[in-house]
Amino acid sequence: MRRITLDDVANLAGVSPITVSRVLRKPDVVSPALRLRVDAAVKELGYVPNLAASRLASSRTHAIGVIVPTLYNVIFAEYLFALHDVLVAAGFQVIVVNSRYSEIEEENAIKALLGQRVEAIIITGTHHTPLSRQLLTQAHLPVVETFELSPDPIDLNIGMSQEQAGQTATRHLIERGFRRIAFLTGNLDHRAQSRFEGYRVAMQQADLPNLPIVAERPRHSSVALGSDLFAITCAHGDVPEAIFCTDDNLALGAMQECRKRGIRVPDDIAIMGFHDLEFAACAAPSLSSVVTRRFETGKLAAEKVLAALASSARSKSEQIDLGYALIPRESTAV
Amino acid sequence: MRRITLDDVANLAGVSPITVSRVLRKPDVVSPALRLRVDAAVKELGYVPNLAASRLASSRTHAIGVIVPTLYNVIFAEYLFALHDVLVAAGFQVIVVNSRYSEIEEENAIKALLGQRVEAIIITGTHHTPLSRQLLTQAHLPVVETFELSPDPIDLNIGMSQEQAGQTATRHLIERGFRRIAFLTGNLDHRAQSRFEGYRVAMQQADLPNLPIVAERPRHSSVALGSDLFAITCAHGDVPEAIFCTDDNLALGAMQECRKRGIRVPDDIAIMGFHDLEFAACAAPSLSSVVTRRFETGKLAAEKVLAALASSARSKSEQIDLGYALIPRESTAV
DNA sequence: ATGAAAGCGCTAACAT
DNA sequence: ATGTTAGCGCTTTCAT
Repeated sequence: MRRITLDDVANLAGVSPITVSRVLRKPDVVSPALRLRVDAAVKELGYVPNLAASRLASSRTHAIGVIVPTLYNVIFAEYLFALHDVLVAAGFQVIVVNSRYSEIEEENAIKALLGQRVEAIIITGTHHTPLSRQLLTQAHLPVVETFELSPDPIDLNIGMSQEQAGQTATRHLIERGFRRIAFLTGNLDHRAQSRFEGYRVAMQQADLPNLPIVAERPRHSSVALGSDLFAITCAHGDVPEAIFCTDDNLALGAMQECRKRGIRVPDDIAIMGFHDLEFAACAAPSLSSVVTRRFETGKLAAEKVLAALASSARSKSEQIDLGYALIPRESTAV
Repeated sequence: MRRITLDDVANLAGVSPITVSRVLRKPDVVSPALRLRVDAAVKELGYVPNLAASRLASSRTHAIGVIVPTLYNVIFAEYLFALHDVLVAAGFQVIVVNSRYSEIEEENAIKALLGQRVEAIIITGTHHTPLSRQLLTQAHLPVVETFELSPDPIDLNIGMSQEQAGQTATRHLIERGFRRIAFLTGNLDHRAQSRFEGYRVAMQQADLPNLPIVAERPRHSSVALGSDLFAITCAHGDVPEAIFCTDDNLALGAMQECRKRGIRVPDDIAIMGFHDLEFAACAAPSLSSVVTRRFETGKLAAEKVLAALASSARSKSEQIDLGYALIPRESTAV
C-alpha cells in the first residue's frame, strides 16, 4: 500500500511535479486548464501532501508551539481558544504541549517543539530551568512568556502581577474589617505562590497573622477540593472570618461546604475568589473575584508572534502588563 | 544563522553522520568511546534533530491524531489526559485538534492530520461527512470513534449509548412521580441530541409531554447558561416539576437560579445532571447524575491503537460498550 | 562496530 | 506559464 505522492498526481495529470506543487500552493500562477486537470487528479487519487517533506524542503513549518501547565483549567482553555483563533486564521498550525506544572516536563516540551522546528514558542509562566532558558534563547525565534511579569524576560512577555492581584484581593477583605483571613489553595505553582505572597504582604502590613490552607499533596483546583479543604479547616475548629481562594472553583466548593454546615455567606464568613470564572456572577450568593484577562493574553501573544514573524528583523524584547480588576459581589459584602 | 545538522555534529566528533544518528536512536549499537564523543559534540553544539527530516526518511511519524469538539469541556480534558498518558509513555506524540462541533472543521482536521502522516486517528463521535468517512477509510490506519456507539463503525468504536443513558435518567424522574419534566441543553451536538432522543422516548412511553428548553443559538454548557436558561423558563411562568440537564454544569446553574428565586431543590423541583462532574457529589444539595467513563474511554482507545500499531495485521473492527451508571442523590430525592 | 550510497517527497532557484 | 535540477536533513540498505 504505497502512499500517493506528488509524482503520481503529476503522471496522472500529465504535467511535471512542480506544477502540481504550484496548483496546491499558488493556484493563481498556473493556467486554468492545467489547474483543472491537476485538481481532478488530486481528487481521483485522494492525494494528501506529505507535510514532513514540504517542511523539509521549504524549511518553513508554519507551526507555533504553545506550552501550558494543564488542560484541566478553563483558564488555559480560554487562552488557547484565543491563541488558536488568531494563529489558525493566519495559516499556522498550533502545537499544544502540557508540562503538568513540572519544569522538567517543560524542558522536554521545549526540546520536542524545537525538534519540530516550530517558528515561535508561547510559554506559560516565567520560571524555567536554566537549560530551558538557554534552549529558548539560542533557538533565535520569537518567544512569549505569559500570565506573569518577568524581571528578566527571554524575549516578549505578556502578563500581569499575580502578587499585586493577591495583595489587592486581600486588602479588599481587610478593608471590610475581617481579621482572620485564610488563604486557600490546592497547589503552589508559581502563579498561586505569587498570589500567596501578595496575601502575605498585605496581611503583614495590616499586622494580621497568615492563615494558609494548602492541600497536603498538590492537587488541581476543583470545586470538590475547595469543599474538602474548607471542611478540614472547620474540623480543626477554627473557622476564619474570611477566605481568599486562589481560584473560583475552590471558592465555590468552600461556599457549598458552608451551606451544608449552616454557615452563612457573607454573614458568617466572606469568600473571595480569583479569575472571575463564568459562574462567579451567577453563584448564589454571587462571588467576589479578580478578573484576569486570559483571552486578551492569548490574542495578544498570538498577534505579537505574527508580527515578529512578519518583520524578519529581530523583534525587540517587550513587556506588556495586562492588569486585572477586582469585582466586589455579594460574597464579601458587609 | 544556519541550524545545526547531523553533519555538523559528525564533523565535530570526527565520525560519519550515520554514527551520530545511531548514537541518538540506538546507543547500545555504538561503541562507548564514539558514543561519548558524539554526545559531547551534540551537547556542545546544542543539536536538536530535525523531526521533519527524520519522519521523511523513516516514514514513521510516531504521531497520533486526536480530534475533539472542544477544549472547554472537562469531559474532553479528562479523556485527553488518559489518552496522553498511555500514548506518550509508549513514545508517541499526540496531536490534538478541535473541530468546534463542526463537521466541516472536522473534515479539515482529518486532512491536516493525514497530511502529517499520523499513524492513527482517534475521533470523537460517530457522525462525519461522507468525505471524512472516505478519507478515514482509505487512509488504512487505525481509527477509533469514541463516546458514542455507531451502527456502522469505520474501524474501532469505544463508547456508550447516549440515548439509553438519556432514557434511564428520564425514567428515574418519571418513577419518582414527576410529570412535567423539562430537558435543558445549550446545544444539540450529536451526543446531546441522542440523550434528548432518549428523554423523548421515555416521556412518550409514559404518555407525558416533551418540554425541551434549548438555547436560542448553540452555546457550550456552562453554569451561567444553566442559570440563564432556567431563568427564561421561569419568566415564561411555567416552572417544571423536574429538569434533566444534558450536563452537570447546566444543572448547577439551574440549582443556583432556584436558590435565588426561593425555589427549593428537591422539594419544589427535582434536578438531574449528566456526566457526574467532580462537583456533583459535593454540591448542596448534592446532584443526581449519570456517570460516564471518559478516562476509561481515553485509556482504552489509546491501548487499542497501540495494539493495532504493534500487530501489523489489519486490525479487525471492534465495538466496545463502556456503559454508564445513574447515581441518585439529594437533588432528585422525594 | 562503522561507513558509503541512495533516497524519502517535496520546494527553491534557475531556466525556457 | 511550465519544466529541470538540486538539495532540504535525515535513515535505510548494503557493504566493509
